[in-house]
Amino acid sequence: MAKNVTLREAWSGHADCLSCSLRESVLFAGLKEEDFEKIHDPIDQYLLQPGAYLYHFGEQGDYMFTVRRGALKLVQYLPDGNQRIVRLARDTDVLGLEALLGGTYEHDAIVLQTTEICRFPTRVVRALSEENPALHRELMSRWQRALSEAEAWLTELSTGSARQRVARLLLRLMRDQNSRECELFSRENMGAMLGITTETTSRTIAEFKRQGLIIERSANRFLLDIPNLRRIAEG
Amino acid sequence: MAKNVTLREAWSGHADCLSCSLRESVLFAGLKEEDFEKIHDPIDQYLLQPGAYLYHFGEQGDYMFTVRRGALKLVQYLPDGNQRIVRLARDTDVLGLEALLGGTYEHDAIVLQTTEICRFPTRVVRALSEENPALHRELMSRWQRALSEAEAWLTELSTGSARQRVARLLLRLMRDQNSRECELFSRENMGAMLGITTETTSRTIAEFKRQGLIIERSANRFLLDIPNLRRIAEG
DNA sequence: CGAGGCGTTGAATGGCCTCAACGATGGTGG
DNA sequence: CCACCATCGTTGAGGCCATTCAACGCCTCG
Repeated sequence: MAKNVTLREAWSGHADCLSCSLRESVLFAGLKEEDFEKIHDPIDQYLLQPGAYLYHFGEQGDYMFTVRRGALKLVQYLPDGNQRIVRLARDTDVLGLEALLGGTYEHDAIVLQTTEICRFPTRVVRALSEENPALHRELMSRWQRALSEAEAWLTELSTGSARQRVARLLLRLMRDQNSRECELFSRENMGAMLGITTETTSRTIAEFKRQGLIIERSANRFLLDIPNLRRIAEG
Repeated sequence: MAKNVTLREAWSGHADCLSCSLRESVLFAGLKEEDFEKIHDPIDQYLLQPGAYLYHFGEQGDYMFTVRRGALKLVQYLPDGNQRIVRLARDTDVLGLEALLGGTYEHDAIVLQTTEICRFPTRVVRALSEENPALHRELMSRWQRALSEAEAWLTELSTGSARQRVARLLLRLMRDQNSRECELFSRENMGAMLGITTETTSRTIAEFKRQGLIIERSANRFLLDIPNLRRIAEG
């Protein structure tokens, strides 16, 4: 487990935004060629392994990030040391929006699955957004998406029995993917998303397996029985 | 209980933003006199009683709102009919940010305590924000505040024992007020904020009363023993 | 080969939910 | 004016479900 890889070690090159393969779905989607010329700072790409920290809670937010591939968790901690995962960031998601206000990051951002990421200076976005309505709208849209997500976690993933929560999480993870298969996270991480213990998560998943609601295709990759899971989710 | 008061019936006059007593802390704080002249639409004020709906989930978001006084809950519903309160809106909070993106409201907004509110057309904000950096920044700050709040509800109010959650809610309600006293919401509403039942909420509050952690000054107004509540909250 | 991480399972406890009843309060209508 | 009803907070009893603590097998990695 690459626990302590620094960003410097994970550097994989400068990005060329103009020919970015995700150009259409990324924060800078609305920018024109002439806008990109205003960006004099380099935009770097990184390749990160599970366990790596993208940034820490309380750090000065000098950079923002776009996830090109992979998955990260955004974690907050309780005074008793317990952790709660408040959001996931996956393909094309933006990380570090809060940095635009000039403050610090609000979470630990930790890699869950091998992740490719672009890093750009916060001040670039701040400057461009003041004169570029398209970027301005895109930013608000990103904030709204994050807010909707957080609220969905409150209503769907923090309410009801463990069975219901796990089923809802599975359906939610599936929705983002295109395939009918779905790679799960560790039981501990799933528990931290659902506000339940690792053991209860494990028991519930194991029970779903026995009941044929999910079928393990390969290590921790599952095929889901969506209709029946949905029935459980709606309890 | 004024359950079915329409906004029309609750109308209490046009607002004069330039001489608004909350001018400094409101969404329009950064606007200059010449900016206000661009607002040709009337801005209306309303006085709403507990139980009134400010707007419904799924309605077209033509208006945004500023709370001048009072409290509202933002509610989402589960398929099984259970409700979950995902946020509170209190003095100087803005409601309906999501309307800026041109869609519908994401919650039911329901009055909890007698509320004074200003209503302004969404398109006014949309137009002004594209050319006004101060308003632009203010909007980002409002988005971030809503997001932080939602995440705090995930970590503080949806995790741990019922005792801890209730204690954390009390401390959080207190923080916003200036006084050492605090008016509570109904047990049912508190339960819907914490993801626990009405009975458990009632039992917990009653126990806090017996232990002297909270003292009932008048009907449902309490004086809090903050240090000891904090000890419980941190478990 | 041993160590450690992870998923799983068991047993026992306890905390929360469910269902139920009751008093207090406030509003309504006869 | 008062009987009546609905709502709300409270409390009790019982049962279930999640937690806690523990053990074990499997796997990877050093």
